[in-house]
Amino acid sequence: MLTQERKAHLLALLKRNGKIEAKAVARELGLSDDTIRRDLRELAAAGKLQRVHGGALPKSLAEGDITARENIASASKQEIGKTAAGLVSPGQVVIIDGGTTALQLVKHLPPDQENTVITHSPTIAVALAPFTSINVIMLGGTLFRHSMVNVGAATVEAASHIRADTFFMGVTGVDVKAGLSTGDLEEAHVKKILSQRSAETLVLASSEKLEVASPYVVMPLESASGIVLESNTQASFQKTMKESGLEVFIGSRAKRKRK
Amino acid sequence: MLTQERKAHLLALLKRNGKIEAKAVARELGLSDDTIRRDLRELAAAGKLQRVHGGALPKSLAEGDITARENIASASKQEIGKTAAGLVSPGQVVIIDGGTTALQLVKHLPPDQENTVITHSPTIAVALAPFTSINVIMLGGTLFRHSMVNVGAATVEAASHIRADTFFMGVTGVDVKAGLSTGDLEEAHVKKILSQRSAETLVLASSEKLEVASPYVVMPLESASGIVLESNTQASFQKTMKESGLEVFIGSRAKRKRK
DNA sequence: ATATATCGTGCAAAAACGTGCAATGTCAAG
DNA sequence: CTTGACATTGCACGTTTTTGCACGATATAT
Repeated sequence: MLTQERKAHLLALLKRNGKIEAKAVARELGLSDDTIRRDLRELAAAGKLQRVHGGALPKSLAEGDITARENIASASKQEIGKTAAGLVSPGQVVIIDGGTTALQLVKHLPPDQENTVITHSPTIAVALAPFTSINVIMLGGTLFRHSMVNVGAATVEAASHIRADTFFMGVTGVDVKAGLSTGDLEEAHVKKILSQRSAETLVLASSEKLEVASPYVVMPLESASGIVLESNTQASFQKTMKESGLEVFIGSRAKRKRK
Repeated sequence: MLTQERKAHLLALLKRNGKIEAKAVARELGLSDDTIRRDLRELAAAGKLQRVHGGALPKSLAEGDITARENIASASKQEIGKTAAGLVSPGQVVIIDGGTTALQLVKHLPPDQENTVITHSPTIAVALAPFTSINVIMLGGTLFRHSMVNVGAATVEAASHIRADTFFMGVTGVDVKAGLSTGDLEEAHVKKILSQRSAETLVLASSEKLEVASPYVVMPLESASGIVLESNTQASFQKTMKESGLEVFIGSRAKRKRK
């Protein structure tokens, strides 16, 4: 077996199993542990994988998964949150969805601006606590842990009593054909209702949500008024959004031209 | 299994379940407790999690806030919370009030006990998130920041749809003549209603609340079923409570004799 | 106050590591 | 065909890491 061939085999194995155990591979290939360890050392030096005691792991995962991914994810979510926060005018009544992106929106709100915020997420409500000039109204219901939002009949009932200027909606899928979608049926219903209770609906969509469809459809794309995107979003996708009648907001200088 | 792989597994587990029980994981992976505890210690040193007796908890997140507050929380509130948590039987439907003492109750609930918890406090709801075997129902309303609870007509409306076994009520004043009282009128109303929706009402009262009257009366003392007190509460006060028909619970060995 | 669980530390065995070296194989210049 | 430079591989050796156990110390539960 050729050296290069063996290295390719190792990388393939790593991709498939998510890890490599040096000893096991050595036995499987009928080679000494030393040879495999040498290979792993070289692949690590070439930056193809991460060397660990006993074998190897993917370079970006494991450690990267926790630290890097979280930071990267939150970097883009922070940008979107900041942009969206800039779209909240003083005095407006806004509905804020649950989820990590919406949480970033809250953290970037101007500290002393007076607003009324309606939310069905206890996490968002807690995050709003320090903003003493904001009047917070919570919609009750059954807590859906995955997204930390209240759902169910009680939430729908409570929503029927309110009316807002803007709904900042988080979704897990934004696709021209499939529309706006999410991973839970109850959640999809609630999002739909909240959208109907608002004069306009703005979608918060980080890159990984774009051109993806989740199991449950909230509503067609055209039912939204606008969409907040990352600055590095492909121009073609932005164009598609505009063709669907959505206003596109990118970057903190995004200004509302409405009304 | 690789060491690093195992550490990644632990972090993933923590993220998913909100906690790690060292012994359980060790058994699950077929390793000694020592190994897991060593991993947890190292991850804690790296700032990836917070080490606690028996396992680990997330470091930052919303959970971190609660953890930090728990550490600050006075010993007396912890004691009362612990005692009260012991009064929650498996399968029961309980209402938990807002406030720091009630938060301690949540932190001391048995991790795997099945219950339904109703609350009008977003803080309590967030704290309940890691307890995956607990069904959480939130009552909406207007957020009253000082106590971090929802109040108002919407809360009352939502309360009319529920019924519970036990209501754990926090107050700021417990006095024989003045009854149970608190600092906000809306809050007093909501507490009264929640008490009416429960088969029994247990009052959580740290020492500084005793023989004190706050501006707004919730209900007379006799309307409560029992009261949870600190272990160093004066015997005379305990006697007074019993004479008012309240069951007195003190210390973690407090057992429910009811029914 | 007593009993049980969990903790941290020290220690020893086992596993994995890196390094140096010899054996083997390849290839091209002589 | 021979020879020497170079690469690859397995082995030996001493070092480092990991792991489980024993022990006394704490923390938690009854």
